[in-house]
Amino acid sequence: MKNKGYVGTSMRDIASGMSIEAASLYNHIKGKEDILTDNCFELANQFIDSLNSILKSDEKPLDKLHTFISNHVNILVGNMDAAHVFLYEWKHLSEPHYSKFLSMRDEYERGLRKILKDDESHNNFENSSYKMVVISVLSSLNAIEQWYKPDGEIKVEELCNILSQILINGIKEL
Amino acid sequence: MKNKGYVGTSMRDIASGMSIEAASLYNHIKGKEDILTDNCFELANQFIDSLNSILKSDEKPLDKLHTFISNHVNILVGNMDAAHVFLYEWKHLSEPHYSKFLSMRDEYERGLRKILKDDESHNNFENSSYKMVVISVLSSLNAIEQWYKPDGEIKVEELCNILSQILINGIKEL
DNA sequence: GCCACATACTAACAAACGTTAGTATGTATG
DNA sequence: CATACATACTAACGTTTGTTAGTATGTGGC
Repeated sequence: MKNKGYVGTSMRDIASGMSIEAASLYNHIKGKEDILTDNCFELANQFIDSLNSILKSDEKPLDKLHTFISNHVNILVGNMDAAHVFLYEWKHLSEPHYSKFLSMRDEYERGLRKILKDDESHNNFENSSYKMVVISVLSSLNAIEQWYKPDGEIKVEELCNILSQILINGIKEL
Repeated sequence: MKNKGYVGTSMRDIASGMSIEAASLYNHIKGKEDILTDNCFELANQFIDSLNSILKSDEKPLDKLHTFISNHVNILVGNMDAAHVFLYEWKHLSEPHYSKFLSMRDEYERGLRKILKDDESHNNFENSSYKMVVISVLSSLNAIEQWYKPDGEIKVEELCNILSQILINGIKEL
């Protein structure tokens, strides 16, 4: 599913990966979209849970931002295959899942926006800029899925630290 | 093609969008993959051309970085539909296009890396960090395709300025 | 006026798709 | 031992897929 996408991955492909026949899948799921739906909301719930625990914590705003980045990275790295489907295949969800997914994504983005606004150590962007900041940060984090190898040299903590630095302090020397 | 993806968009869909029959498409192209290939390399060439003109210019390093960001944004915004296919559907290219595309992407990333390294006004990252910086910058820029409305309030210059600020100076107040 | 060419059409093809029906098999519960 | 259940199988279904063959139509060059 990660390589050929949701539409390009047939039930026979999926079944073959499990060494069974396609028809046998229907003893476990109602249809193909169940797989997509389960995958997408499994991760969406993890992200929303992370957000809520940060919002209700009593960390300082800047620390909340660091925790947000760290949690986000860890969820991605801990679910590399599912992450790809979550990030790029959710568009194939049908209603009501599609709308539900979008509203959860909105909630997550609003959460990050609130965390950013509460932190007074950074520039006060204009309202329209906050949208770009939020999306830029999330895009950079989500890009991890495209290149990170969990078995490679770079450890997850390292990943969080460097990404925090890039995103918060920018590229420029302090 | 933007909404349903390369695999999910049938030749009949494409033909219908042009108010002709699917079979008529074959008077213009050899097969479905031609459409994908043309789309992907049309944009890839624009990006590489932009890169080369920056590399051979005599701008100062930091100015080159600004030009890079500006060019990248303008290519994306000037080809919003094609950009989506370029960014997310190239994985369905078959050989030798697939390898060619990947090598052009590598070239582009190496170019940005060189521009970054030549600029001494920023932190000297470790080698492994440069990869993250390059990908983070490109991911943030490419995210434009997901939310930017060319007819909306935000003008392209504004977009370039804010993204430059976010990416170069970071979120933190100077 | 005629010929070549570009480009549209209808009809059909084999292959692959998601899914269903009907059936066999092993395992756990009474 | 018998019954129920979970889960696997084979076979087949109606659709949709990309593509080809054969044909009609209009346009520009001789």
